[in-house]
Amino acid sequence: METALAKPAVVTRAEPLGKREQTKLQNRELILAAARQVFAELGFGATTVRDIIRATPLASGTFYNYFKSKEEVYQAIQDDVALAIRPRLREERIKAKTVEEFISSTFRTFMDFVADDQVNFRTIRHTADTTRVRLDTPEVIAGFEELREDIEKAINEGVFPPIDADFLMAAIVGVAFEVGERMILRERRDPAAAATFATALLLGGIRTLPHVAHPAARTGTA
Amino acid sequence: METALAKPAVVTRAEPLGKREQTKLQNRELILAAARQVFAELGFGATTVRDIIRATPLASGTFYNYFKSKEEVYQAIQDDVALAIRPRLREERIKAKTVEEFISSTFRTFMDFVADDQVNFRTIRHTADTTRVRLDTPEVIAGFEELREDIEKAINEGVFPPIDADFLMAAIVGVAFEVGERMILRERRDPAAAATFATALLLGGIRTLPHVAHPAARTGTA
DNA sequence: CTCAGAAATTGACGGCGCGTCATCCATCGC
DNA sequence: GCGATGGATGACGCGCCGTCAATTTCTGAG
Repeated sequence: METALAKPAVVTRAEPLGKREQTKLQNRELILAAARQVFAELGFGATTVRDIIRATPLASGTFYNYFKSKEEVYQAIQDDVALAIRPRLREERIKAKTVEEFISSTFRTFMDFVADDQVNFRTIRHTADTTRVRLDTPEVIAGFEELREDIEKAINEGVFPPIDADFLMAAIVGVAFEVGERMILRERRDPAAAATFATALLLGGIRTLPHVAHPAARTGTA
Repeated sequence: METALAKPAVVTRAEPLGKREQTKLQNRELILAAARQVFAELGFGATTVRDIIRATPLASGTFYNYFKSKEEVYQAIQDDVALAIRPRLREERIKAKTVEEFISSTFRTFMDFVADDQVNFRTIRHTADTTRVRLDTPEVIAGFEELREDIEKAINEGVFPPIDADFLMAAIVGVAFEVGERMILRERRDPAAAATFATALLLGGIRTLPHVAHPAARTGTA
């Protein structure tokens, strides 16, 4: 708790932030840090807003100045993660000149990320004792859409054969998350091996996939 | 709801069930039916035990004679589904003589199931407005393990090349769920098309997948 | 420096969902 | 019939929920 924010250096210097703004920032971080802690310990389902508040020096009313519910806190945490990885993924995909580069860079980046982010990845999937949970927030879903757009673009540029971009996106997402999860469950975490597996699996398939009539596939738009 | 169990013949006649046992059965079904209804309407997260009780003619205490929590109710519902589909899947896979048969029958059965089960499949994934949820109960997870065992068996019998069974299982599961979800989101639900896509995607890949050193892959056992 | 107004924090409060348990009733075995 | 027993009932105490009037803290004008 008291270890909350180390940040003397955070603001480095030359920050014309009023005391008020500063406290607001700090309180928000206080809450997020407490929430990460509590979610990790109890799982999302079992956590109550009061649990988070208690892990904080703040009063209950203050919490509600920052977030409406535990869902909103969770979303803020996940969105941070999603916003951190999305640009990396996108960058890799954009410079991909071949299907192979596109797919393998996506999986490599994702698996590396999962491997050293486990905190977040495990924390929240590992909920109740026996039941597995996966929650996708809007920002994460936006990442999926971004992938689909990139696939469509790649198809239009002739990098990909004209296949069903929507389904392919879904398949990549499914493989990434499921294989990623198995990967971190093993004693020897090996993101490179997981990425290699996923890449090889999908690459071979994409080549033999039935081509769709019209490239710019209207698929999921509706 | 009332369609719960296909076998209407169950109670028909010649049932030496005491009044007591009969009411117990009926109450359990009452609760499960109410829960399906309420989960569909509010989503899992927003549903309270009281909501389920209110959708029932029973008193609150009675609920707790049957289930400990909404999680347990949910699990019972999901397990019914899992137990309905697992034997079908397993049967198909066991008679598969080739990789192609193995994979395609798995996806076909799964997609058909998803397409006309939507009730259950959508109901629970579609939770809060913006946030997507996926909950896997123990019975569902056991289905995953079963798939892995079947893959290992197929490898030992030479039907499959010696690849990483654990990862392949994860990949199949991921593709099945994600593509399945996209499929039911489309206006024209087409389970056959979804199954064909998934099959083609994985089949091509499996052929080119790097072979693992030792067939009986120790992979996930630990 | 002072002070009035704005902004943000506080914690007590009414409302409600939780799981329990003493009580009651319907069924069962005789 | 008649006690005994398994199960249904719903009121209860507890804790979490989100709110809001009172209070403290900060800001900027004079």
